[in-house]
Amino acid sequence: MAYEFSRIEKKWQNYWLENKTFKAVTGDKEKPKFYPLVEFPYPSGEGLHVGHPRPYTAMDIVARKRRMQGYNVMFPIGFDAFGLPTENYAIKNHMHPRDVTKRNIARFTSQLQMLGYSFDWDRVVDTTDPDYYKWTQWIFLQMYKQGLAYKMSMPVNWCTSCKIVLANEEVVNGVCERCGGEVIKKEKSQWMLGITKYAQRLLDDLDDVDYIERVKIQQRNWIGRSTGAEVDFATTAGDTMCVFTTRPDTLFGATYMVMSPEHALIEKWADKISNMDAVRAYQHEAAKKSDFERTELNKEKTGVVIEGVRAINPVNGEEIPIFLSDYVLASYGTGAIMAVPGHDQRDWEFAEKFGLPIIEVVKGGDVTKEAYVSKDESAIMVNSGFLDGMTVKAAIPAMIKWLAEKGLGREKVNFKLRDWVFSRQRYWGEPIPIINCPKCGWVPMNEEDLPLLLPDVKSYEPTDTGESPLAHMRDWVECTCPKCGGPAEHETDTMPNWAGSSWYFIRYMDPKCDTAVASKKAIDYWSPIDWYNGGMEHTTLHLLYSRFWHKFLYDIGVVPTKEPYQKRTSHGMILGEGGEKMSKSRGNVINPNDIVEQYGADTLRLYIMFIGDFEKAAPWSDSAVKGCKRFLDRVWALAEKRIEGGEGYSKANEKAMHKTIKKVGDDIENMKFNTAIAAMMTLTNQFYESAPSRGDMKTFLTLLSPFAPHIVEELWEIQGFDGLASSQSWPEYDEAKTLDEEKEIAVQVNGKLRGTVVVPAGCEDAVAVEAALADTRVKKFTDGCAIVKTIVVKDKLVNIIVKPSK
RNA sequence: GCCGGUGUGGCGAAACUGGCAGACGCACCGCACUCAAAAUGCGGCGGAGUGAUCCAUGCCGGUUCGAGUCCGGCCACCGGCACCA
Repeated sequence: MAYEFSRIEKKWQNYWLENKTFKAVTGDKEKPKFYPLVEFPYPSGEGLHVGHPRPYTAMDIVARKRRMQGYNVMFPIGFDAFGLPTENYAIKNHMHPRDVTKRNIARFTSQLQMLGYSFDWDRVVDTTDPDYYKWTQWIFLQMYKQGLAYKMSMPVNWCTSCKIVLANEEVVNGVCERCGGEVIKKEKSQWMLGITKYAQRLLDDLDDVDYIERVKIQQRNWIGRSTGAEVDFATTAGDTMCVFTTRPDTLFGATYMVMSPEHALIEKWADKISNMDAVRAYQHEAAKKSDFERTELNKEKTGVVIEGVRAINPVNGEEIPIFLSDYVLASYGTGAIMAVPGHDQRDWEFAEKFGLPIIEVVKGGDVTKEAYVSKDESAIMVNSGFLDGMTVKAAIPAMIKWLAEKGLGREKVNFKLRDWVFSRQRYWGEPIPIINCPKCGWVPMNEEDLPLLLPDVKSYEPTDTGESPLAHMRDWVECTCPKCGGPAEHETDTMPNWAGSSWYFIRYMDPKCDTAVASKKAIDYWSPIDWYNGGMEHTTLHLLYSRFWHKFLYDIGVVPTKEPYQKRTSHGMILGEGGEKMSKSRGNVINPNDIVEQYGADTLRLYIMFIGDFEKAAPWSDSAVKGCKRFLDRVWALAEKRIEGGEGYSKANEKAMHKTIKKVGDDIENMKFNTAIAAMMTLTNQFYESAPSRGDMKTFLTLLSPFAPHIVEELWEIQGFDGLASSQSWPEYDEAKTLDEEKEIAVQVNGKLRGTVVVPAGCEDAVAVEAALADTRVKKFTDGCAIVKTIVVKDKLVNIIVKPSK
């Protein structure tokens, strides 16, 4: 008989909520603490997606199991609710974003509760709550005071469709990550956060945390450390031109220089440059290009030579031309390069096009055909004066030493990571708590005046000029300067949606605290997060940003650990039925509500975990869901009537019980949920052969409870076991009892499987060989042959090597 | 181009450290129950062959008594980065 999942699930969800079964208590010294974390959702208008239950169920299983193992577990949830989609929806439907958010959060809450997660609902955090964003603003102020937040005019990524400035991280393939709109460069004054000051530490401290390797590699690549030297080139204009190179050894091969079109020296040299018209025209062309066009590969190199100013190669005193080209980026290194066409393919192509000399300085290739770019450190230097005959490996430090002695250069480390563009010209974000005073300049607000609340405005429409809608609210904008008391104005930019999510995990520790981000006591008790699971797509955004904020908070003494997360794991995406990404346009989106209604939350939980390897993408299958429902029906059928008898294991099932306890426990810790479920299915199938005793059933239900908590609580009650299933101790197994007394081992002859024999476990090799040779099927292959050798793998296999004897 | 990852039945997938490839589930087939169907239970289920046996983990080669697993060389797909000096 199928069970009434709707009634049962509602019953237990209400019970857990009313009794606060999963409430976490700060400061429990009796138990070890365990703080698992999932990425809090953005409460979109579409509601919960089937993608959400995968990581949430996984960590819920871990949390429930650890709780049963005696840990003091805090498993929190919240909402990352600032952001563009809500604002756009509000504009379209003439609602206040706050009301849209409130409604969406209510919907998400009921959907999450419908899935039976063991969250501590008293710790819910909402990033748009003034009591929360007060502290987001507070952290920003601390960063400002430490010089980490600064305003700077710079070319920014401007989405022509959203009318908003984007962080580099939000530009994907030259288009806006959100809307796919065209992104162009625009000069704007922006608030920036100095994440690059933390680049080295963000890199180094990866060694001390337990992240899956893919995440570490991706972060390292994103930070992009490279070592080399800065070299000062004198110019005929008098100014020095500083460049960064990873190959100072090739300096003798530098035959020209290239500056990015935005380079500051161009303006300085304006009266010395004789072809200024051509230079201006090129600058104009470059600015007009979108990021997409500019970074497109395989296009021909363009550029213009600067006439009137030349650079001097410090190693040989030769005058070399300076070009302007957009293949040199303003934002990396010094915005200018020394070009070594013999050993850099881009420089080579440029030199070919403009007829510039190409000099070989490292032996090994044919620079008349292409640049020789090998990283072979044992290659020999040529045409390089005092470096001639040295290996590349020796030449690099030799050149750096030479430069340093002459004061012409120095060793230098560079990062690809850029500072974080932190301003958004939109309404639905945290106001930046800085005041612009005509007398005093930028002045931070007083901490006592936080939070700086978002005002109610009539229109949230972004402006074409790129100003925030807040700029129209004159009575909000106008204020007094905290420093001089004169008339001043609030900053009208808001923070990006990454702000609130950069520290939410600290707020969970003490969500109602009104004197600090969280009380010291709570932070000291719960830090660090023991296990954070989330999507790979957040590796270079949220994960990096939040590590940066956490390190800053560590530096100012707010948190006790250098790193926020001890362990990071990642889940694969849930794809549509055909293996394609789920999307509204494909019409293959699965709504978790439908599944819960049709099969129940326990079935959904079980299926989403059984679907395949947790780390890999997996396609949804409607029919496979039924298999999990069938499993629960079979469990129900076994236990819907009270089993009588003692609490011990039955003889027939004892071994299987111990094996399953071991398997399920190990698999949960290793996130192998699919095989844990398979093991429980196998045990259930066995119960259909050998009826479970009361003790068998009790342990089985305990194992199943993290996966399918509702049905288990109900059956637990039916069986009349004490307390809640969720509050039981996790079962122990006896290693000795998981071992078989007899083993069926494989018998190979010359490496080919020819049969199996049963032998006592751990028996002597000779016994196994004897048994193998006695097997009739094996005999067929060994008869009339000489046995050359036997190989025995204990409890696994015997391989008999024979040779036909004459 | 660079950095990751993946490739196993009709499908989702298992396989510890090199040791019986395909656990568990879906789909399918058969049987029982049923007037019948569904549901449920029991059994079968990589391919070829009557059979003994042979062939099978993307492709080619190697190491080994033995390779899905290790090594070398390819191919395909997915994800990330991409003129980073």
